[in-house]
Amino acid sequence: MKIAEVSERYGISLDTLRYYERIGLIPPVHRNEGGIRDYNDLDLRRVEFIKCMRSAGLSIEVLIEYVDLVQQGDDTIETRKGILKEQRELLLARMKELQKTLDVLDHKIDVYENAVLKKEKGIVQTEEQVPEII
Amino acid sequence: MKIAEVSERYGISLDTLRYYERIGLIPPVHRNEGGIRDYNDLDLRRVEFIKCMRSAGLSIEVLIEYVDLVQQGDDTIETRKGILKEQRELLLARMKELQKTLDVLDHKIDVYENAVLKKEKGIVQTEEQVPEII
DNA sequence: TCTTGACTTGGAGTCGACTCCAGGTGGTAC
DNA sequence: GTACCACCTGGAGTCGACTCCAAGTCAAGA
Repeated sequence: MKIAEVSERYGISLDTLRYYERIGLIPPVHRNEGGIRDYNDLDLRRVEFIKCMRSAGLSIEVLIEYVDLVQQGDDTIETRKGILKEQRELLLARMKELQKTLDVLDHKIDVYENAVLKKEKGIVQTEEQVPEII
Repeated sequence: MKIAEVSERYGISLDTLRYYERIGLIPPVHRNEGGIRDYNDLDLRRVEFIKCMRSAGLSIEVLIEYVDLVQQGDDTIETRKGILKEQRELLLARMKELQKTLDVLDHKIDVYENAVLKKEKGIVQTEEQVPEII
């Protein structure tokens, strides 16, 4: 599969795909005789994995480290597992923050709904009565 | 409350606090006679709100827009509500992505645990048998 | 044969979000 | 009164992650 199709399939720009390979985030992709990238199954799985991890905010730095370890073979399995576990914890923490923010947003939206309702009914509210609105 | 204490309390650097004010992400903070920032209650609530929103990845651009609308008064309540609802949807989408990545990480960690177990028992595995390991 | 279009490379540019710096002020402790 | 410290400002620098560009190669179609 050529780069344009990969780009299309995963929603990653051509430049980004090449950039990822250049910096070692994706190991060298299989090429045809003409030197044109021809992604095979493994290449595609790598792209998909990286896309997934990046979408959750894992840093390129840590992903390069992980990919490097994979290339080094089975001796690095313990280290890799450690990295994944560490990133899992970070991810959980991030999810908690998002949840907290979601709660705040929900509350604020709720306050706004009420504010609009009362305004329609002609009820005047002061900042004192709507202290949530910042 | 002076800037150093605010920085300490919310874990935001002095530079970032001043930067936020400079770009209008936080409205001008109350100052004492000497021109020194002296955060009052409302200022603090604004800082906390921004910190919360930023921690979930809301862009500075959209937050500035929101803060501006707040400064303009009650006529902008509908618009503000719209922004919050939009950001809420984005947040939900982001949370789903994080959850998906968490699932993938959990699965991979599980595969690694098994790989380690089998290695300890001396069972040899080929890439074919552990296709998840990228 | 010539053009078109998809690909290649190395390197430079951009963008969001800070972060740092130099030079200056003002208040307190010795 | 001077040393120190926390603060101030405008502007420049940095960092992560792309994104764009120029110049070149190659294969297919008019």
